[in-house]
Amino acid sequence: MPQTEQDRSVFRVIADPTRRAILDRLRQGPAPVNELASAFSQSRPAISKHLRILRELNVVSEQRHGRERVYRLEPAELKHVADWILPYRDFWQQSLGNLKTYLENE
Amino acid sequence: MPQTEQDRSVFRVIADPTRRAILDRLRQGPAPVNELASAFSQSRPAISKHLRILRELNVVSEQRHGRERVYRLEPAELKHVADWILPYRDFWQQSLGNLKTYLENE
DNA sequence: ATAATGCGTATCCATTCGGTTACGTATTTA
DNA sequence: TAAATACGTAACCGAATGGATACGCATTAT
Repeated sequence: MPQTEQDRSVFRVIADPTRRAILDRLRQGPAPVNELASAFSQSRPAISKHLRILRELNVVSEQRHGRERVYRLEPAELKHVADWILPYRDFWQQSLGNLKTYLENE
Repeated sequence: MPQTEQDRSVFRVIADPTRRAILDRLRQGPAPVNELASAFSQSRPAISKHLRILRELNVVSEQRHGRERVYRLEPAELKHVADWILPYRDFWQQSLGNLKTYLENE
């Protein structure tokens, strides 16, 4: 029981490529654990640990269906990443010579 | 030179809050190391290590001015983050829409 | 010439991370 | 009822992370 829960932000969550791949997969629709795990060479408990981290940061949700647990994308928290990256967008757009076409709003 | 050469992606780089704060500061313009370090309670060598990581991933560049080293934002690599997060944008907009619909039907 | 400044590097350390295997528990199937 | 399935958790491990202190090396100031 690791109750030394640190300030694990959503930035920390998406730092791991396996977790990003899980999220990418869930973008196509909910999936049970075995289906998610079958896409990786890691063990299933390793995927369970990743799913726990994703769950604890509310990036995914879990719904029990019999003995399966179906995971679903909950991307609201990812908005913090988009909000953070947004101001930098102007920098590389400026280098391309674009006008500041602001389509994004809060 | 002990190179801890892993697949350190830009996602890994922005996982640390200190590094994100450094980048946020550099968005206002280039700055020497001491000015960057003065904003944090950490030691200056700690900031130097963060700057090295940012440098090695080409998120910042260094220019020597006498005995100062001026760091500048090079945000091109950050575009990978924006590209990754972009498809999720539709999802949280849809989620908010679903919530609104749900509330209206109650 | 000597001291002070600016900054990187080396080394060390505690903690966290991401993986494994072993095992427990609930649910479905035979 | 017994076995198989789906999944989480516990315990453990090596490696990476992020911090500190000590030190070295240019460059500037005195």
